[in-house]
Amino acid sequence: MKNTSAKPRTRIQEKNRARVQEAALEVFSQHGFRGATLDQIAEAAGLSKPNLLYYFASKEDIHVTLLEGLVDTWVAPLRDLNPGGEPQVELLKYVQRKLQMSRDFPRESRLFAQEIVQGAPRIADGLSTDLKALVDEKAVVIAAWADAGRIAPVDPHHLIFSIWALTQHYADFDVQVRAVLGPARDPLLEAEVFLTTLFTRLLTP
Amino acid sequence: MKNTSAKPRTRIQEKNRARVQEAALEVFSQHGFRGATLDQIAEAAGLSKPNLLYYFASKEDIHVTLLEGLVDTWVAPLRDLNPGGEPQVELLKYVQRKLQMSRDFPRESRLFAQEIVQGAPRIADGLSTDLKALVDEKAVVIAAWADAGRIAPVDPHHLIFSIWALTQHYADFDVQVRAVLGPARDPLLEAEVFLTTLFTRLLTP
DNA sequence: GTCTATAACAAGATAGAC
DNA sequence: GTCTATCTTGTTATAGAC
Repeated sequence: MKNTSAKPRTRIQEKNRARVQEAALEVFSQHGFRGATLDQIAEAAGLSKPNLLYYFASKEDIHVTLLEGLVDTWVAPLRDLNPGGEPQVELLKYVQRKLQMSRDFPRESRLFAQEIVQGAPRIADGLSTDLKALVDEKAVVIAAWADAGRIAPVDPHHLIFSIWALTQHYADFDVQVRAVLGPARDPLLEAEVFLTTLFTRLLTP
Repeated sequence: MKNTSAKPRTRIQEKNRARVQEAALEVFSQHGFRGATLDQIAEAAGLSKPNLLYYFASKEDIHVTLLEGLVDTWVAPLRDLNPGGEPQVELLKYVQRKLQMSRDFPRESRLFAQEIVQGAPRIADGLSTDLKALVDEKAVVIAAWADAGRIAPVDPHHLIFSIWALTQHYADFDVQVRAVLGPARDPLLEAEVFLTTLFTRLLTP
């Protein structure tokens, strides 16, 4: 019997499923869902195509599994925003962690970006429930900081959007950034300096 | 004989080619190049599939024509940045125009976004030549403004990236922004206020 | 569990009548 | 210029041997 996403598995099965997901991440992030082929994924995973479909029911199944497994990792930095911490430190730490993810996990970023740009057909529900709940919760914290005069007044939701936009840009639009900067410059390193300046000036009361 | 991109055409041909491009923009921006099908484009254009291929040599041809036709429009706001103007006014005007494009041309923005995210296979050359030249030129202007103390010191290239990232985010990630804000709020309207605040605080010496 | 072979289908493109 | 019908290829998925 084929494994579906909620069934128990052996260690070997988990290992092979992990190999497939690693390969699929590479291919999906580069070509999108439709642009990717099972041949490419199988090749990258070092498996035959039918063997690949022994571990996942379908191409769609691989894609959904990837997306679901990533969501938690992706929002972890925001979840860790500490209401009891020093506001500017907490927010700048959030920016740094998010930028670090653009550096360490650009493929994951691009996978998400393409899903969202295309209307999030597979994760739209999670956006308006789980993600909205988390952002709303943290927005309350940020609003309280602003009301207390500990940071400059700012719309909390759009502040969070701006952190997403600015940090993910360096992963999602990496080709463009590098083309414009030229080969001698290090985009991610410079971004760290620039974004620290930007958010410091934005948030300092 | 089939028309290729550089041949003269009648008024009717131009009109039908325009209809195809409008339809293709709709479909490509939503599903990406590979995700889009000629059937969908033909349907949206109100033409039969072979008729569509009478006006364009191939699916690729439609896509390339779309992208090429858009590039100039897309960089026009940056090109119009006036070195002789008041620095903060010029830069805030640039932000507003770019945000306006996210409001008026979200499909164009998403088409570009997907092309870049996938590594810009069809426009990579233009990025490192034309676009780089334009950005470098404007970066000199911005650097001079900063050196003269007319705006706060800031890396010009990353300033421009931040304007792209922040404004295009509201078009490209529209689904996510709306899901998080909920139905009662107007993302683009709020963005105008937020981004004005952000760039004012960033640029004021 | 893994493979070769192949079924089944979708999609880009063309032929040829009108 | 536009259509119906069709060719051809690429791609997902399965059958069945080992």
